[in-house]
Amino acid sequence: MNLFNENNASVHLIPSDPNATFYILPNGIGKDRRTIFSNAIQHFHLQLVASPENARFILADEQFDLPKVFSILKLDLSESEEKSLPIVIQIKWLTDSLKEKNLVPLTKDYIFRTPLIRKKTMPSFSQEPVIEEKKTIKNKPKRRLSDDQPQGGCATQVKQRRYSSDDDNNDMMEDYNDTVKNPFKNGELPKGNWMCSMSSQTAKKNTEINKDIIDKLQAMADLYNKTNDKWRAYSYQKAITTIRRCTKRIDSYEEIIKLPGIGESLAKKIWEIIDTGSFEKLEDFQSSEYMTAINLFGNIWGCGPNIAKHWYDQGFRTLNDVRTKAKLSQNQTVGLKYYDEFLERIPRDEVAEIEAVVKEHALALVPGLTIQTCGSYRRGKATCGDVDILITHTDGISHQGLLIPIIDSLRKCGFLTDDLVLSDKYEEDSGSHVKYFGVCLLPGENRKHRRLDIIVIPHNEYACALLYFTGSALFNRSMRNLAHQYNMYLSQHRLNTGVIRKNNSKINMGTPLYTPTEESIFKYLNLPYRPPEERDH
DNA sequence: GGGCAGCGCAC
DNA sequence: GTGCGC
DNA sequence: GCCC
Repeated sequence: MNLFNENNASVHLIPSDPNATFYILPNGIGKDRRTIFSNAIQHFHLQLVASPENARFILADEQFDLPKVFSILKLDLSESEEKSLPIVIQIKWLTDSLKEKNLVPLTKDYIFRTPLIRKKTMPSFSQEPVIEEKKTIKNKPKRRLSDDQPQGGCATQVKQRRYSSDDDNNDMMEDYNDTVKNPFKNGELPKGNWMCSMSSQTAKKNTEINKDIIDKLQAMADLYNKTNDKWRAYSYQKAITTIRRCTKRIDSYEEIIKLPGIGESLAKKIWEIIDTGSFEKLEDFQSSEYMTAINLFGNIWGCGPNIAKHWYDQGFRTLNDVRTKAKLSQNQTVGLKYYDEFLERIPRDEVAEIEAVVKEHALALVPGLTIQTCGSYRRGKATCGDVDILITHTDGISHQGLLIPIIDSLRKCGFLTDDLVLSDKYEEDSGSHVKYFGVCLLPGENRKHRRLDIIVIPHNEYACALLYFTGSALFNRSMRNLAHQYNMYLSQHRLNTGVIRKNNSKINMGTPLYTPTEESIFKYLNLPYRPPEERDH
């Protein structure tokens, strides 16, 4: 169907019409303006696409004329068929709509004049760098994921499930696979051990089989995390998730060393645990006065490896030393005050109670808010470390200025007992993203103080925020890393495509992709969708 | 030998 | 700028 | 710590 007919005085766009795909021609438009326009597109519920290839509409700066735009797009006017050509619109249409706070009619005035040349073939984008990458990578010999799996009995195998077309009930979704220039074939990911492509469910069932190994490695990872050795801890953590996926008891060095993410050093340590039943390095750590103190101090919220070491160097060894002698920040004071309570896990039911309180107060202020508890609660865990509550509003506006009133309301009734972080500043890079970290206490007897995070976000960031705050942390890191491989950029705010990095800094931040749902993000990354329960790595 | 994310806040 | 937690 |  043709949305646009030249004889029409104006085009009335149906905001959610899947054909209403827009591409913003970046030329001549600065980064900040581009971000504003991208957000506007999403605010008006139009579909932003990452490349001009499938866009019905191209939004371009008024400084250009049509031939110039087509030349930038490497489109040959004279050889293109009329119906395959995108309609080029002045960016003014969008700014006017923003002024009116509503989509203004797409009159002829906004449309770049169509030259009176006959058009024939489909546009060619062969000059696009992203596609070049596609070719390059396609020609590289690649190992399938399954080749990375051990030959032995460790069932780390991942069947790369492919989206079947019936996954896509929503028309809006259909273009996702096309709009993103994914350089990899269906069901194939870059080489590596992509945790985010796997379900954590198999691991859940096998916790007993290699429990001794996992527990000892976890203890080491926890200790390394409290030193300045976070990367070593990272490796331990990844090794643990790999071993969790093993469906059989590991009993040979050969099968250990084959496991992805486990090298010689870790393999030796794992073998030591299997062979001797003990782990000397861990025992050394656990009997070390230094590590004992570091571990003790590091459990104070707001005290990390460096502060802990500093306190140790000052001769402190116990919490009482810290309480009486150390110079404590505000956060550390609160952290120390609730030292034992913060170390306890929160039963699911209680998280639900806390959520209910926050919901009640927030909805009393603004009805219709979307309120979702994330974190391990959303992943279905029986107990949680803290409570992460994400708040937004589908209208894209009502979330603004919401955090402070919510906090005030919760404070007034005594639900919030202490504050850790409260930021209600407008953040340049993140829209009006605001967050509260604090401590809450449910009414009644025998209640415990719990860590509560409340995050208020604009609706166009909802899916990315949902994904981010649902975790797990390891899952997020894996997914970010995968995005990186695709020259994309995934954050709690957005998924950008066409990111250009040089020497590990971003030369070009790329363009935000339209991410209405978590599913859309998985699709962009060529990943099978994983519901929250399967992200519990 | 470098990357493993990068942010805003407290200090 | 450093340290910290997300 | 592992991977490239």
